[in-house]
Amino acid sequence: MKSKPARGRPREYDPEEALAAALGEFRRRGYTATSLDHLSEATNMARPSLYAAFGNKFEIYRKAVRQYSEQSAEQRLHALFEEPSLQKGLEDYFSAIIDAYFSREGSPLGCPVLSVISGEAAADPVIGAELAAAVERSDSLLQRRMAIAAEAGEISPDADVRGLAAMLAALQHSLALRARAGARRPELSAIAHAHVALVLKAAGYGGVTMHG
Amino acid sequence: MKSKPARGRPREYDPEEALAAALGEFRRRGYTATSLDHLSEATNMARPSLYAAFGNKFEIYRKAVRQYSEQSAEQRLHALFEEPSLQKGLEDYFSAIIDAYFSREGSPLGCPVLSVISGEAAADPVIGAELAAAVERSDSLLQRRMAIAAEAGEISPDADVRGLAAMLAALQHSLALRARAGARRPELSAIAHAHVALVLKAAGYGGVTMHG
DNA sequence: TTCATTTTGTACCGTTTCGCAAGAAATGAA
DNA sequence: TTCATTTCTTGCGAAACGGTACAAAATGAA
Repeated sequence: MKSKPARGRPREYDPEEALAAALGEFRRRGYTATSLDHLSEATNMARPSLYAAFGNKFEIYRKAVRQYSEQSAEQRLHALFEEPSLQKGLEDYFSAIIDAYFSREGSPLGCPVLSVISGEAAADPVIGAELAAAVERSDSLLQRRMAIAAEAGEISPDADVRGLAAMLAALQHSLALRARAGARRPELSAIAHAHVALVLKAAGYGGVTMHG
Repeated sequence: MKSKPARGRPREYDPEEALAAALGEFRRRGYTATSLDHLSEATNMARPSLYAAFGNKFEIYRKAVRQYSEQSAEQRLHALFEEPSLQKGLEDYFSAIIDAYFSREGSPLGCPVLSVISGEAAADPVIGAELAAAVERSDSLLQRRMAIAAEAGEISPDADVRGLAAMLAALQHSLALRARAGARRPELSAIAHAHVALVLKAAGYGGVTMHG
């Protein structure tokens, strides 16, 4: 159902590439400040083609984010739920996040959701719901991981699972913001490393094992 | 130098009120999505009056933020540096922040800096610098407070001061984002409370004193 | 009254915004 | 060749954008 030659004039763009290029514009400029002309230029598609292919501006944004999420979800989920060590799992999780925030050419683009639609979220209920859903997803993932760790005895059994998960989510939010504010990659890595270490310490991870 | 009647036609607006109203618009809509017409309506000032009084759009934003910062800085600094207990100081600090994020009418407006210009920060260097400066200010304050605590023996003397401060900053960033995503006030208060408690635990605050 | 000064209101500038209509171009099928 | 189909290109249109020119209105000073 993919390499069907179809009937009419063949399209000259690759939908996947186009959505990636569109997302790049949104990440650089923010949602409102990105115009259809910007998207048109970045994707090498005329505006009518954009509409025909993806819909209006918000639909373009949503489809671009969905593609990005699906592409980057795999490694994050792997780090969280298939890496046996909680510490390594969290380190890899945030490492993947930092990679994504710096994707391509080193210019820090930040999170395509948290950093891009945060400004519009309070005024536009649809955008607000999108932001809330993204926050909720991360919370849920991290809570599940910490609950598993508590049950498996990796952390103190009476640890505050929700509180710990919220702290890890806070790290994610902070990384997104700092990337947006121009922080360099090593700085973010150091922050993530220290943050995870302190959260694990507060969680009673691995007894007293801490090298610092 | 204030109640000078001046010479020409008396102005019909109060600059302080006008800036507060303008900031409200920016917080609701985000920076780019707020037009001069929105500001004009919210302030009851004609656009030319806005220009004459405050300058262009970005200048209006900056002056509004500056006024907000100056008004809310006092209580935060008091909580951080004049409250003897580190725990109570931090609780009050974040309590004040949550108050500010929900200021007026209960609609969660979020942080006028972090949540409003985050989208545009990567594209506009001036806005980017504004965001970076705001992040830097919080980092600096929290680092100073934790350094004092370490020196005074309130927390473990070999505690990772920078790491702990970064975790507290992350809480601030997370609160801003969650407010923007529609979280309710009690939820934010609970998150802040748990986060501070866990940070203090990781810092070795007060030996082993923890009620949970 | 008259004048200088300051603010206000109206009206406009050129540009950019999102969105779409309509026809040209390129293909497979008949 | 001819036709149906799909995509691309050109160009438009109504509205909104940031910003400003200019004159009317309101004051203190002379």
